[in-house]
Amino acid sequence: MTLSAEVKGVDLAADVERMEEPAVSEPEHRRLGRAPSTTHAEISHTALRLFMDRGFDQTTIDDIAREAGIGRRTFFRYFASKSDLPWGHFDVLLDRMRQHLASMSDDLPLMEQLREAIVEFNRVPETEWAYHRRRMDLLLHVPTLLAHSTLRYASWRQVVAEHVARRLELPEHDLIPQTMAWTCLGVCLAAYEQWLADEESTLIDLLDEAFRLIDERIDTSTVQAHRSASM
Amino acid sequence: MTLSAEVKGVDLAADVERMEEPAVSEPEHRRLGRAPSTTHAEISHTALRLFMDRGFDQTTIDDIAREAGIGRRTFFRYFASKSDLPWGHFDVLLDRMRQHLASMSDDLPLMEQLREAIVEFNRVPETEWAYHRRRMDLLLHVPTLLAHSTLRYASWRQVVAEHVARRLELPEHDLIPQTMAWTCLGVCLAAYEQWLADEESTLIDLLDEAFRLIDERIDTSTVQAHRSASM
DNA sequence: TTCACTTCGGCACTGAGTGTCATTAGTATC
DNA sequence: GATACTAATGACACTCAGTGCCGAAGTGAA
Repeated sequence: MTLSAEVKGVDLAADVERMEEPAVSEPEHRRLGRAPSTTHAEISHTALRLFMDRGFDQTTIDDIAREAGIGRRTFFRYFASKSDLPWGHFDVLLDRMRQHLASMSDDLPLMEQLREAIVEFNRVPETEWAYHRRRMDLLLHVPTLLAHSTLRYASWRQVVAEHVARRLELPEHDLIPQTMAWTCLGVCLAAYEQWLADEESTLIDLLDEAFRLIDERIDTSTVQAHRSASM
Repeated sequence: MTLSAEVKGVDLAADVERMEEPAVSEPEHRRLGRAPSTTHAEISHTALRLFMDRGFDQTTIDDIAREAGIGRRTFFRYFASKSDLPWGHFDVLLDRMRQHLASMSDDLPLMEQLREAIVEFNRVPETEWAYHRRRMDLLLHVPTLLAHSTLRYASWRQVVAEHVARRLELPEHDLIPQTMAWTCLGVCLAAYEQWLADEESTLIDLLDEAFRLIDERIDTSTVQAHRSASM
């Protein structure tokens, strides 16, 4: 580990702490074997700082590994690809959203369930708003990352489609749940863009607003007829 | 050029002819310089045959270049990346869709315009149905291609959003046109999946059906109120 | 200390994609 | 036909992402 990397490591300590998953408390000591020399979050932060400074394409894995004070080979044990770096604990959040949806009373209209769950999914501590904004800017505007994100969005849509299918008693692969999931994703991404375009805006508010607007435009009454025809 | 490549070249002649853009008639003779030794379509067909035989990831650019009887470097003058291979003349089709939408009477309801334009966009000569099916199967089920497709879909959505914005007299970046474009994309992709899952089905019919179904569920009446509020 | 175990990181490799440049194969002009 | 001009080609060398392999380095327990 180079001197500069050690300095940077200290530099980032506070940020890294904030990003550790708060839900799962780590076992205090690993039973066996050599202790990990870094963390998911530390590498991620180092990398994103470089991305923001000099651009995604101008940053190599070697740069990141050097800056993080780890070997190149070690990098790939923490992240499967360069494009995975900005995603944080997406899987954890997604699981949380799935549980949130499942735990909701079905007395609520479907679109209200979705709105609330999706807004919660996108909630971020106020201390990280600035960071989150720059992170999302990368994800939405760097072509490589934009392309890669498709695969993550597929899991996200799956969660939405599953819930819609259950609520409407339709098969998961049916057109309605699938399209509804695409629409929700579209609403989110359109709201993200509006948020990124206006420094003063708040993501949560924009999302809530967007879903309320769309809600008015989607009428679920014809689903009944469709369901009996398609099953 | 190897012997086997020459044989394959003859083999593919018929297919290549079919895939040449029918709209733009080639100038009979190039004015100046060395004549191209191959075509976009020939490389694409060679590559797709390999992808279908042994898989996308198992096929290297070297394989494709060798099989097409061209140099590796030449390949990259015809295609910017391996992922661009299955896309055919997407830009041309997209332009055609843009023109189609622009040429439509605005007496038609918006969703009918979109349905017709999008269905036409997806029309393919019956002789190519089998080929088209395998091509779409690659595009939708190979992760690398799926990710890459995001960038193409962005242009496609742009065309839809532009039209919706014009029709509803909303800014292009507004939530409604953006979400509408995402929804249309979602409907298409959901219909593609249904089509691929059922050998007997017809893409055009499924798309038409899907858009008619969604149409019933989207009510544009509230747009008026939104427009005056957001402009 | 030794063992079992886990992480680390160096090395060599594959494959995508790019910059450079000499070569080749056409067309136009003399 | 010889020459000049032009455009496509393909060889070479290079960068960078990502992978397989394997020995070395830590760490807790016996």
